[in-house]
Parts: sequence; structure tokens; C-alpha cells
Amino acid sequence: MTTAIRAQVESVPEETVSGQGTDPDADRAMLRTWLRMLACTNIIEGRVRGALRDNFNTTLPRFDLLAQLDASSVDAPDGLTMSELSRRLMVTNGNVTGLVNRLVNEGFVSRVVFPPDRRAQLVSLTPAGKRALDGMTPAHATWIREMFEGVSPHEQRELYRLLGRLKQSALTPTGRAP
Amino acid sequence: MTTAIRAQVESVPEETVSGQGTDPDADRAMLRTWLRMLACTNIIEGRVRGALRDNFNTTLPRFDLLAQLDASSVDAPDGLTMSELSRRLMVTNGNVTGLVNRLVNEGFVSRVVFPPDRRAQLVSLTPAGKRALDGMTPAHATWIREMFEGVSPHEQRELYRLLGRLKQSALTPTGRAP
DNA sequence: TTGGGATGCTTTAGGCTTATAATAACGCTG
DNA sequence: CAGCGTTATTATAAGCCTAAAGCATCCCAA
Repeated sequence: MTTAIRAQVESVPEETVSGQGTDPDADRAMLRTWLRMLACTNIIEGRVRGALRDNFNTTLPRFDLLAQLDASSVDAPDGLTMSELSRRLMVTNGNVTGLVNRLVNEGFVSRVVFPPDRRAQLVSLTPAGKRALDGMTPAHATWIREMFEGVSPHEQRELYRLLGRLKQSALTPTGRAP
Repeated sequence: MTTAIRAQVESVPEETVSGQGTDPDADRAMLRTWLRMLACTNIIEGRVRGALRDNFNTTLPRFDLLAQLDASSVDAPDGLTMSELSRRLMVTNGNVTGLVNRLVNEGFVSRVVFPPDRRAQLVSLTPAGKRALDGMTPAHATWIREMFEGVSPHEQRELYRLLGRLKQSALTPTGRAP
């Protein structure tokens, strides 16, 4: 859940006139915004995790993997290799190995060697996996909808826009090496 | 890093006139916003993790715990109990047990029984822990600042406000039981 | 054709996190 | 003051995640 710091945020000398360079007030504001975003994410993610566990006896990473396979079936109808899957899920190869092992055991995905390259394997949803995913998807959308209910459509658009700016900014390698 | 879903987000029948109830377009927008927020959080958190590891050979949970103890020294000068610490960090008790064990081994926190209640223990920063934290805090602020650099102060305030609305909304137990 | 670097994947070791169960101390009530 | 529910903490089992090392295969160039 990765939270807190707060020290620098909640209590900071009211006017620590910085010799030069950066504004401590601005720093404090950024930290506050970051912590609030972290809190939001953790709250929502935690609720989704719990709901997946309670309603479908599964986990978020498994759901994500199934959803990714389904989404990818458009541009890769025969499935994805482990590497491609790990890239799309933005996790390491080793992580995907374990996840796929479990999902294969559960019968939700299949993993077959890719003849043209015997190192690689194609992972795809089984019919059971597709059914399971289709059962979870509407519920998932509902949970998200409920949690966003108090944010008006206009505010949501604005939030989306601002998060886009932030994402861009966070990805930009400001300081050192490119 | 918990990402993806995308299926429902990127590709959704253009006009799936829902019998009644909810608007699929609105659902899609919410999902998009949620995924973008998740991406932002993961990017920032990942960079902070990496920076903590590379620069200070430590982890985010450890840093959080130290920061929390420091922040709490105002209202709890003698330290926090394990339970109180787990509440403030918003993680389980068992989690804090392991974390504190490691930090005690590293000499950054002390853990002593609390005489009035022999079940409890008071955890506090050692001088070495305080020094370590003070060394990390400015760097941490710098990393966050750099990543937020592309978001104007005005946009940041707006983002902060919207996240507040979202947090409120996500915490409200809409659907079922209170 | 054969050597060697690149690529795909798994394994390993270590840490984080949770839920659940167990243990210990507390504190109240009868 | 004895029993019992509550609270503080730790132990355990399972899963998620990473970095780094290792193995198999591929592919190219000498």
C-alpha cells in the first residue's frame, strides 16, 4: 500500500526562504498531491483486489493478465509470447512465468511452443478463461463506476487531462542521463 | 505494477445501447481515467523505488516507515506501537513486524517494550535512523519535483482538488453494506 | 560451418503484502 | 479472583514482484 512520508508534507517551516533554486512551498504542494494520488490508487486498487477475491476468488494480476490476452486478441489472434506479454503488462519476464503457470493450472490460459522459434511460446485464453473473464469484466466496470460516482463527468475529463500531463512529465527524464 | 485491462477500454462497441441503468461510454471514460492514474502512480512509484535502491540501497516501504516515525515524533515523542504504526502506514500488523525486524537489524529503529502494557512495544527512530532519513528526504523531494515539473502550479492545485473528490468518492461505500 | 552474441524463457534469492491462526497480556464481570 | 472477550503482536502459508544468473535456441558473419 506504500503510503506516508507526511513529515515533509504536514510540517514544514512556514517560510524557509531557500537560498536559491527551488521553492519549498511548491515542493510541499507536489508531495501533497503525490501522496493524495497514491492514496487514491491504493484505495481503489485495494477495493478491486478485495472484490476480485471475494466475488471471483482470483487476484488482480491474474485478472490483468487475462484481460491483456483478451485485449491483444485483436492484433495477435494466436496469442502472445511470454516476452510480449511481460512488456504489455509492464512486469518482468520471471513474473509472467509464475503467473502463467498458475493460470495454466487453473485452465484459464494455454501455453504452446511457437514452431517458428522453439524458444518462444504462445500464450492465449482458453474458452474457460474467456468465459471467466467475461464474467468478471462487467463487475469490474461496476466497481470502478461506483468508486468514481462522486466525480462529475466534467471533472473526470479534467482529471484525465491532468493525469496525461503528469504522466508525460513523469516519463520525461529531467535530471541526468537521457 | 498492476496494469492493463484495456480490453474494455480501447475497444468497445461504439454504441452498445444499454437496456437501462448505466452509460457504457461513461464507464469507458472512467476505466480510462483509472488506468491512466494507475499508470502515473506506477511510473512515479517505480522511479522512486529505483532511486532509493540505487542511491541509498533501501526500499520504499522502509523509507515510508522511517518517515512515518519521524512525522509521528511530534505527537508521539516516545515512538509508536506496532499497531499504531501499521494503522498509520495502512498496512497489516504482520507486514510491520517484518519491516521493523529488518530495520532493527539495520540499526535504524529501536523497539522496546512499553511498560504500562507488556503486550505492546514502542518503535522509534535511532539517531542513525534519523540521520539516514534526513539524508534521503531532500533527494526524495527532488525526485518528486522533477517528475511533476511539467505540471504547472495551477494544474497541480486542480489535480490536488480533483484527487480529493475522487478519494472521497472511492471511500464512500456506495453499493451494498456500510 | 561454426563460433559467438542476441533473444526467449525459467530459476533463484530476497523482499513485500495479505489473510489467518496462534500466543500473550489486559481488563472487566460475576 | 477466576474466567472470558478484547487487544497487541508474531508466525505461517501463499502469492506477487524484482534483479540476476543460467539454459536453450536463434542468427549472423567469418
